[in-house]
Amino acid sequence: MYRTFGYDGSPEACHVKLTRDEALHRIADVFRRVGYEGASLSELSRATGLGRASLYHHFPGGKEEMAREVFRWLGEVIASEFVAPLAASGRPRARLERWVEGVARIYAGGSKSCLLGAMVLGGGSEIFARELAEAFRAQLRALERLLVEAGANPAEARRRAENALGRIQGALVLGRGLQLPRHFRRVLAELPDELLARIQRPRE
Amino acid sequence: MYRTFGYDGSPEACHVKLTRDEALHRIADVFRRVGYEGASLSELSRATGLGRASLYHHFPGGKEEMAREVFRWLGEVIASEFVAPLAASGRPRARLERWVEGVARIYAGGSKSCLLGAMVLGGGSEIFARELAEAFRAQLRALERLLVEAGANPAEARRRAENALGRIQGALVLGRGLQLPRHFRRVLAELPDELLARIQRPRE
DNA sequence: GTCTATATAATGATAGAC
DNA sequence: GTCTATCATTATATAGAC
Repeated sequence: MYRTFGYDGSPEACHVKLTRDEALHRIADVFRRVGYEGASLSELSRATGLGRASLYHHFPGGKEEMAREVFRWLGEVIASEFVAPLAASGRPRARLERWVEGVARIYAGGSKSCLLGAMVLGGGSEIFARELAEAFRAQLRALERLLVEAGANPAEARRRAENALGRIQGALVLGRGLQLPRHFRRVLAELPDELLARIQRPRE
Repeated sequence: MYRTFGYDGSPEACHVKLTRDEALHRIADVFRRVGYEGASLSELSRATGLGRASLYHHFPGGKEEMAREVFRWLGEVIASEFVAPLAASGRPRARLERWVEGVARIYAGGSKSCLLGAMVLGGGSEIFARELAEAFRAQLRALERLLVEAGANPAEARRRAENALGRIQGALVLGRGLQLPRHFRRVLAELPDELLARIQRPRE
């Protein structure tokens, strides 16, 4: 996978290798910015540096296949960046704090909106209903397990896990709508306390 | 403003009057469903029953002008459906409950996503940054005032008001992503308690 | 105030040269 | 593996008849 720079005519710098993951990352970034419907092949071409025809070489199914590959890649990101810290060993609070750090890093402190949210509200929710639901559920399960481990009953754990994911999504929307990134940072900082309030085992 | 029905040839039923507000309501519905980028003139034409050329007659500025008019209309909806119940007379809790009922009605119990959220995440956040921020701020101000009246200090009122709007946005995204409308209903039902917890004046 | 017709551009997608 | 060239389709936008 190569990326062509039109502004550089020198033979050795004319092409730069681009791994599939890097390309997918750039494609995901476009979907995140403008939603599935709003993403045009021209924009995806510009973002990757690959011509439209080259994109079809790598993703014969066009935009829909690109989005599916993005969801596959996103599944790995969620597993390694969100689920793994929650499922790690250590005290629940410490794991939640590491999770929150990852969330802040992935969303660039609130300045990047969520790919899932953009797909939900940007026209992809009919086509990718299954993928979207599974991406949210993977995070829900990990949060639920941690909260049960911290002493919550299953129903309360589920309730709090849903609330936490909803708060993150809402903070990204509201923070971007108000153009106040600090809103997202505040919500995130308060999440561990909120999730563990009045359910921690006395012995911990 | 007339709407033409292609399936009815009888002269008297051929045209049905469509007020500007009804047309704007249908246009807003398209933006809400697919975002600003995702909304095409053809779809807006279908939704209103007006030909593309007729849409340009009423909105010479095209899609952008339609969106601006939608924001103007939305400002009135926010004022009458969200701000007015919060600013009415009566006990804070009763006003919050009427507000929550209005929110549930407007979003059809969670099955309709928020126009503001769709514009934020659907590609319109650069063009309509000012309109989006003001729409959120109008609701924030009304919530803040009620909470101060209920005994909260200004900083805490602001914090809780932001949280409430964020929770609504997040619940709409998450509920739609998970395809679980009950999530939105639960969050909404818990909002009044959450907003007033530990700040109500003893004498009330 | 709506319609048909049209102009122009951008879209998704494919074929074939290199 | 990328490119240019091309296709049909759809998009935004306008002109003018009724």
